[in-house]
Amino acid sequence: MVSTWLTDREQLAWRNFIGTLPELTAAFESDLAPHGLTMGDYEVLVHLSEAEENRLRMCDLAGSLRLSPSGLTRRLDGMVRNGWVGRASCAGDRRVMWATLTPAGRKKMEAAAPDHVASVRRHFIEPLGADGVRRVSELFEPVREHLEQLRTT
Amino acid sequence: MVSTWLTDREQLAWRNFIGTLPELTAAFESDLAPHGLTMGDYEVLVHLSEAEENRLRMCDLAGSLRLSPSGLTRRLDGMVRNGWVGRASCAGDRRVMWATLTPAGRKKMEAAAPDHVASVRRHFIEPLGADGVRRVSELFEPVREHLEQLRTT
DNA sequence: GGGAAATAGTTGCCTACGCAACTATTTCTT
DNA sequence: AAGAAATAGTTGCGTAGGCAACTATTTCCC
Repeated sequence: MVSTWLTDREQLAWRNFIGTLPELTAAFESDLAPHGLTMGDYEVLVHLSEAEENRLRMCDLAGSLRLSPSGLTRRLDGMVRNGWVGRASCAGDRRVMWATLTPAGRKKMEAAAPDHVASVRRHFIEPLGADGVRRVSELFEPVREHLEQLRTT
Repeated sequence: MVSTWLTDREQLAWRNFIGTLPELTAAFESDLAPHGLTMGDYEVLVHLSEAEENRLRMCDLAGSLRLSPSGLTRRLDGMVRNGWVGRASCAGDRRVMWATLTPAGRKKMEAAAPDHVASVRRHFIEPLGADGVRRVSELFEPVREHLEQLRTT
């Protein structure tokens, strides 16, 4: 009957894992809030800032953020209103829209980044310890691989 | 400048970790969907089924599910409509409402549980391996402790 | 080269959930 | 015992994001 329920140890691992992320993200949200940014906004800024020419096609950005096309459209709406990103149509392919990082957006991100990194350190890296950090990568590799495989099947 | 950014190793751990949960929960949602349940519904059923007399005060249930009071009210609305849970006022304290597990709710849960457990096994426990399971518990203990401390401060 | 299929993006509609405001009740203070 | 403060729950309103439908464009295939 091994498949009918989980052992205590398995259950503990499972609950520890699913319980951690929501609280962790809540902590990050609240550390970013003073900058007027949500995690979602911040991720957009980071992706754009790392991209070639500071711009990405909507569909590529949506893919990296694991957001639906409509979800991204709407997330950008707000950021465009705030002047952090711009939209530009693409000469080569008139279906696509570039999401571009504006100077104001870059500034926003640069102002928030150190705080955010400190937040990741404080809430995640430090409690884990150096050993833990190494292990997390190892541990979730196979889980992600498995999920990746599912998604592309 | 150690505080300004993360090392590659740290970044990898971080990205692996935050990237895993959303996909994992998506997998669970889709495994529960054939039963007509969401993860949220399922969690309610599990908590009620484990509770004394199969019932819980709204506020206690909201606390365990880390849901706001209004969020819980609304989640239950749907489940009451489906006949899986009931509401009953409490004789001893007339402010409180009991959320109760109905026989239909218990049946639903019992039907879904084996599939859900199999899902957790397939997507999480097995890719991790026995060693990994042990380590996950150890690893996230300090992180959770730290967050717990934050929340109660 | 022209129609079929694929791709990019937006919009309408829906669900989920948080916050603030409100009511009802209980507990605490003196 | 009376008023103040705390607690439990619901409702109105706002935001986030998914799916389906739609338009516009490009690519594929014959």
